[in-house]
Amino acid sequence: MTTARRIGAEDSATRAALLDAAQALMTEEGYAAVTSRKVAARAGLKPQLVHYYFRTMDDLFVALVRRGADQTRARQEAALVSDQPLWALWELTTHPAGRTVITEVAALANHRKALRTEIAALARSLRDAQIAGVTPILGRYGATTSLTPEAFVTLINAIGQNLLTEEALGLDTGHAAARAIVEDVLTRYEGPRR
Amino acid sequence: MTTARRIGAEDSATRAALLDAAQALMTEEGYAAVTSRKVAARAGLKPQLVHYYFRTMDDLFVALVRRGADQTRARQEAALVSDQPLWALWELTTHPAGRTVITEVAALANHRKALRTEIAALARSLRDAQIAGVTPILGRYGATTSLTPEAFVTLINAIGQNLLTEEALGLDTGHAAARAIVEDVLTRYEGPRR
DNA sequence: GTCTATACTTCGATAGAC
DNA sequence: GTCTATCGAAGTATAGAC
Repeated sequence: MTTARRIGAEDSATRAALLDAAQALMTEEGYAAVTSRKVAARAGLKPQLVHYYFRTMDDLFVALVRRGADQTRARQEAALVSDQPLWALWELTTHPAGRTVITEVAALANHRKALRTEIAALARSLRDAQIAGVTPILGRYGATTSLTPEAFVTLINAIGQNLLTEEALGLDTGHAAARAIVEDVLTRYEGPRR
Repeated sequence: MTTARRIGAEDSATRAALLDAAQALMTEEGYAAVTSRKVAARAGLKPQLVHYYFRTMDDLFVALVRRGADQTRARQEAALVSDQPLWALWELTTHPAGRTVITEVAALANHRKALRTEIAALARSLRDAQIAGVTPILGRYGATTSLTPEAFVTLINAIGQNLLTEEALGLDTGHAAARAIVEDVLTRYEGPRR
């Protein structure tokens, strides 16, 4: 066992700097570029410090994802109490702080067991929070359609997320038309975006 | 320059075996696992053969993506001439042969310039073919809705693709409700799935 | 908390024999 | 077309001094 190994404090500024560096690398070059050497170099530190704060690279990835989920949760809550919450949610999905990061993390989760569980739990918790937040809002407009809160939140996220992924690739065929459909629905609920 | 380097024939069975191995690795362990050594080992060959058939690893990835696009194109054409083409397209999106591969390729394209261009062109061509195929079909039902062929194809793909990605993660909250919405639209056009 | 030093593994890629 | 041999670079991770 490796219980004897020391590990750095969670509130360390150095640790935060390493996470910042890892996030930047992931955005710019993908998860495969997030190596102990490159993360350290980017933060202006020695590679061994990465292993001091994160015993393994998987630990670093988990910390990265957790921090990202915390930020997303905060933005989500702000959107839900805003003037036009449905519009705000749509804009949040189509303007996430870490667009590339989400794609990379999804790919990573496909084959790193330790991450899969963690990421799935966080994603589920964010989704649940969205549904809970949207339910009373849609309720205000009456249950005139078959668009339940679950369906609304799931579809908004799926569409927004995928449009972004495609646009990152340089593919935007049909996007304007697809956005128009979504925004038409939003307008029907909350009126035009103010 | 490296013009002197020999390169294997495109119709070689060994080359195909290497691509098969690369595809399997990508599905099971992600793009980072697609290394010359692992690909060769999986195919029961020596690592140097990878470099004989593909000068660089990027060349291998390009070949892999091209082959995948060819397969997708064939399935797409079959769907479009089937009994219920809209339903068939939806099922194709939600049952792609290479689900994980698409996620991995999207992540890869985020940061490998040589691949980005190639992948974007292929994706655009597949999307264009879908729109061209769907246009006369939707036309048959009259232009009663604002759901243009561009919007239809883009939304179907975005939703199907994203539901799959989430399900791979183990996240299916709201999926049944979202699917119901889509399949309701399909039923309105083509009746219930036969 | 950060450093030096270091062990061991795996990577992409090439040269040249058969 | 496939092999042996081999390069240098980069990967994770640990021990132990300061």
